[in-house]
Amino acid sequence: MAHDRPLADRAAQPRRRARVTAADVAKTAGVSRSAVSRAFTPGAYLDEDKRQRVLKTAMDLGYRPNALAASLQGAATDLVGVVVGGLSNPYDSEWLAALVSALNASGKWPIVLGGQAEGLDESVTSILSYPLDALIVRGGSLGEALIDNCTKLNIPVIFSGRVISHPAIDCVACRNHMGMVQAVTLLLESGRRRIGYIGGPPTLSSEKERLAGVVERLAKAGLTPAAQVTSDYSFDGGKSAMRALLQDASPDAVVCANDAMALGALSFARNTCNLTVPDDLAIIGFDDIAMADWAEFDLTTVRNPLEETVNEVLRLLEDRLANPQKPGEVVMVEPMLVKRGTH
Amino acid sequence: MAHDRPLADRAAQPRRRARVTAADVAKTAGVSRSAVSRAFTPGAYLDEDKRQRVLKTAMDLGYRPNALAASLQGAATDLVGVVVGGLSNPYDSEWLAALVSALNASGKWPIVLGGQAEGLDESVTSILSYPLDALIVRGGSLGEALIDNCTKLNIPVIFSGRVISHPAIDCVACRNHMGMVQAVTLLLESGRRRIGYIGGPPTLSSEKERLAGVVERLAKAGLTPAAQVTSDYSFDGGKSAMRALLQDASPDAVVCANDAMALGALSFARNTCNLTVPDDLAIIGFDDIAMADWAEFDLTTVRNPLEETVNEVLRLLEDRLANPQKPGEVVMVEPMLVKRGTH
DNA sequence: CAGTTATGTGAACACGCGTGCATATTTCGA
DNA sequence: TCGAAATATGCACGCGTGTTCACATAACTG
Repeated sequence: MAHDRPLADRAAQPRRRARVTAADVAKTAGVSRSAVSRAFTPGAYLDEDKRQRVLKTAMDLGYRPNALAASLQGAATDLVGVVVGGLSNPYDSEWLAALVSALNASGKWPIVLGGQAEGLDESVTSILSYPLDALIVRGGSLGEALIDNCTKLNIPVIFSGRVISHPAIDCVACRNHMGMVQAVTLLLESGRRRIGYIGGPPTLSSEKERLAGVVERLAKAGLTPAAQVTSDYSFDGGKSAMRALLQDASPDAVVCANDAMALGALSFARNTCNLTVPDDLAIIGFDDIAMADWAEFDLTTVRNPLEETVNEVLRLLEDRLANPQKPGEVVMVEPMLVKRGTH
Repeated sequence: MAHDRPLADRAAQPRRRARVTAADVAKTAGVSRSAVSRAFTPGAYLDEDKRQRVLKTAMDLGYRPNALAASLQGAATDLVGVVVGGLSNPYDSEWLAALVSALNASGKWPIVLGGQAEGLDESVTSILSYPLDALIVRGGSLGEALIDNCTKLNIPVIFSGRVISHPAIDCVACRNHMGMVQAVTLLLESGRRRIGYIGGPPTLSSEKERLAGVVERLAKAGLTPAAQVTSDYSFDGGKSAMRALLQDASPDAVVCANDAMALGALSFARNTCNLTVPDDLAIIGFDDIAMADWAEFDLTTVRNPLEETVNEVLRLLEDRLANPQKPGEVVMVEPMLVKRGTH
C-alpha cells in the first residue's frame, strides 16, 4: 500500500518549498510582477535599466518562468508524447534515438512511453492528462480508441510505421509489401526455390504487410513458403525461430521480417548448425539496422529509411501545429534493397 | 527565421479550439464545476448518482483533468527529466529503455533529452522551465552549473554512472576502477604482458576511472600500457582505434573502455587483420551489453549491472520525493567479470 | 506653450483546477 | 417533533503566468 502512512506524518513532512516565482523576483528587485513578466517577453515595453535589473535578480534567485503556468494562457507546451512498443527491436531504439534528437533540435520535448507492452494503453491514457502538442506513435497495435480520445482532446496524432485510414490523422510508413517483393525477387533470381519466412507478431500491421509481400511474390512464381514461423522481432526470437524452421523443412533461403531476427537466425544457422551462408542458405532481413553492416554479419536486407522517416514525422508535426485543421496526410517511404553477403 | 510570417496571418489562423474543460462538463451535465472536480477526486463528498452522471458526461465529451493546471495547486507533476548523452553507445540505449520502462511502471513520465551532444546544455536549460519532479542524468560531462540551477529551482538531481560529491545530490555509479582491475588481472594471470588500452572521451568521469584502473593495475605488475588510443565509445570508433593501436605496437591484449568499442576492435582484428582471438590477441570490454553474449562475439567483459543500476535510480527517486530534505546518497554498484571467449 | 504621440507602468483579469468555507439538505436519535 | 450530526453542494479563492486596459510620464511637433 502506498497510502499506509499516517496522515499526521504526511502533514508533518515539510511541504517542499515551492520554486521561486515571478512575484518573488518582483519583490526582491523592487518592481511590479508585471515588470518581471515583461522582462522575459521580447518586444514588451520596459525600461532597459529595469529589465536588466530584473534579469539580474532572476539569475541570482534562479528564477525562470514556469512553462506550465504559461501554457494555461494558451501557449503551446512544446510537449510531445512519444509511444514506442517493446524496445527489444533495435530498429525501435534507433528510431527513438533519432526522433528524440530531432525533436530536441527543434525545441520539442518528448515524453516517452515504451519498453513494456503490458500497461501501455493505460500509460497512454495517463499521459493524455497533460496538454500535449501532439502524440507520435510508433507502429504497434494501439487502436482506434486512442485516436478517438486524442481527437476529443484536440491532440493531433502522428503514426510512424503504420498507415491509418482516418481523415485527420497523419502517418508515415514504409512500403513493406514492396520491400519484401524486392527481397524475394532477388532470391528467386539467384535460383532459390525453397524459401522460408520468419515473421514477427501477427497483430502488427507491418508484419501483415511484409508477410503478404513474401507470399504474393512467391505465388507469382508458382511457389508457397517452404516453411513459416512466427516470432517476436528479437535476436533471440530469431534464433529459436530458425531452429524451428530447420526442423520442419530444409529451405535454401529464409526471409525475416526484421533484421534483429535475421541476425539471430544467421547466428544460429552458422554457429549451431554449421551451415554456410549464403552457400547452404541465404538470409535476408528488413530494416537495415546499424549491425547489419558489421563485418560479422554483412547482412543483405531491405532498408527501412530511418532518417527520412524521422524527417517526415517532424515535417508532419510542424505542418500540423501550423495548421491544425489541415486534412490528414499519408507519406509513404520507399524501401531499398541493400545487397550484402548473405544472399 | 521562424518569425518571418506576417503577424496578421498568424492572427487569422484560427486559434486551436481549447480542450474540453471541467466547466464544459459541468454545463453539459447540469451540475456545478465543483461537482465535476469532486467526481474525479476519490473520497470527496458527492452523491453517487451525480458522480456517475458526471463521469458519463466526461467520457462522452472526452474530458480529463488537465494535469498541469492541477499541478499549480501543488500536486506533483510526475514529470521527470532524463538526460542521456550521445546514444551511439548501445549501453546508453539499453539504460534508457530500462529506465523509461521502470519509470512508466511507477507512474512517472520521462521527458527525454539526448542523442545530440551539442546544444545539450541549452536543452537542459529549456527543460527546467517545466516543474519537473526530478532530473535524472546519465554520466556525461554536465557540470556544476546544472546542479546550481536545479537546486535553486528545487528540482532534485540524480546522477547515474557518475559520482558527484555534493551534499544533497543522489547518485549511483559502478566501481569502474575495480572492474578494470579485475579485467587486467585476468589478462596478467593468463600471461599477457603487452596490454593496450582503447579509451573513451577523456572528459567523461567513467573514462577517467577506467583508465586509472588499467594503468594502476599494470603499474602494480611493473608494467605500463603497451599502447593507448582514445576514441568515442562507438563501434566504428573501436575499429579505427584498433587500426591505430596495431600500427603503433603489437599488443597481446587490448582492454576497451566499453563493449561497443571492444566489438569494433574485435571485428577489425579478426576480419581486417586476420588475427585469431584470443590466441593472437585477447580483447576485453566493459558493460556487458546484449551483443557481447552473441555467438559471433562471445566477448569477455566486465558487467556494468544495468538492472540493479536502474532499480537503484528509481529507489533514490522515490526516497527523494518522499523526503526532499534527506542528505544525498551515493550508491556504488559492483562490477562483475564475465569470462567468455576473447581472453 | 498646448497638443499629440511614443513610451512605461501597475492593477486586474483569465487560464483550469482543487479545496476551504459556509450553507442547504437529509438522516438519525431521543 | 426538535436538535444535532452527517451528508451534499455552490461560491470563492489561489496556484503562476501573459496580456489587456487605463493611466502616467516623457518626448516630440507646430
